[in-house]
Amino acid sequence: MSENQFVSNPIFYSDDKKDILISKSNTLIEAGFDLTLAEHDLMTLAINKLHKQGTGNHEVFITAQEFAVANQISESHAYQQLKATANTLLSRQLKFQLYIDLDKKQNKEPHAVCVVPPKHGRYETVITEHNWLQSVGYADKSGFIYLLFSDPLRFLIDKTGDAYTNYNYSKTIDMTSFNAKRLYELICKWKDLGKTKSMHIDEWKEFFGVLDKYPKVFDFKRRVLEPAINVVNSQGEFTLTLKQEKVGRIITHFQILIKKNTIENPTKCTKTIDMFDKPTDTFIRMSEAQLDTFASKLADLSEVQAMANVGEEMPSFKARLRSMLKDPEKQKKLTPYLAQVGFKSK
DNA sequence: GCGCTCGATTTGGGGAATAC
DNA sequence: GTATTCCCCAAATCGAGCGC
Repeated sequence: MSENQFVSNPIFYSDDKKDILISKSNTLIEAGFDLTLAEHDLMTLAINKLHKQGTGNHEVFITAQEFAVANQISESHAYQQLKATANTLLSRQLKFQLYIDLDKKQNKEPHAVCVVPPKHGRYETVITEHNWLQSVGYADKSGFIYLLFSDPLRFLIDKTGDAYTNYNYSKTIDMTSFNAKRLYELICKWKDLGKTKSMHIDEWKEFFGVLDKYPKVFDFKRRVLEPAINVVNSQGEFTLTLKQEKVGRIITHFQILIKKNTIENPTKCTKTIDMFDKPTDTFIRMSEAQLDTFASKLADLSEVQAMANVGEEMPSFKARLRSMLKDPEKQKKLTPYLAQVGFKSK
């Protein structure tokens, strides 16, 4: 879309579109970065708009009017925020993990870099750091911001179809802290499992972009984790409980337990989808050989590895997955991942 | 849009209490 | 005695609204 085309038809978010369904790559959801609230809102809306435009390029125009409507703030404040954000966004960075498919790399095939682990399990992980944007501009006269995403961000946005999280943007507009919004996105990703994966304190700090802050664990907990949890709890959709793991007296890991408070409307709900989406209430009876095969394959899947207990060895984890697959109730937790490891139900 | 103001939130520091 | 947790306070920063 050219600037002239945009100016002639600028309104994307309007008062009659209350629901803004956001779809973000899980890699982006779990990436480490630190933005202001306005910057995070703007990037979220820009990614959403990019998907909706479907023009194939990676530039977005957002007017102050749209930003005001989407966030339910005054237009004058939206002008201020867009202008201020235009000055800071170019220097903002994010860090995320990618997977190198070793088979493709060895055979010099294209697309060796992916956002989810290859199913065959032969991959290397690499932590990458990038700028969010390649260029940004603010049009004072017309009151809109222009964003051109960097190549790595284009990659993440294009690869959203592999593993992604959906939620309704309108449910986050009352959240007044960046940390709360980020936590809400993470909770939307993990809500079907009823808990996040257990993460080391440094992983949590990285997630919130505060790795070099809060030398005291307690300060990180009280100033980042607990306030964010309180905001998400007060929003009403989830009840979150913080679980901490200690070695002796030292807190090493945090995990958040998630309880859904409402039955969601499937047309409006936030929803996490990894690779595929299937009903999970039908028990699949497997042969002994299938149990062995798929317990082993599931154990290699990063999303399933989040279910492992701290310090749990792989053989024990596989055995536990095998027994879960035999249990009609426990199998439901694994059903969403079975197709990912090649299981086809009859 | 700009400048100003106000309230809320975030952040850092210090010290007391507690656990080992 | 040392490390960690907890509480309190003040300063800095951010979000939002108002008048022009």
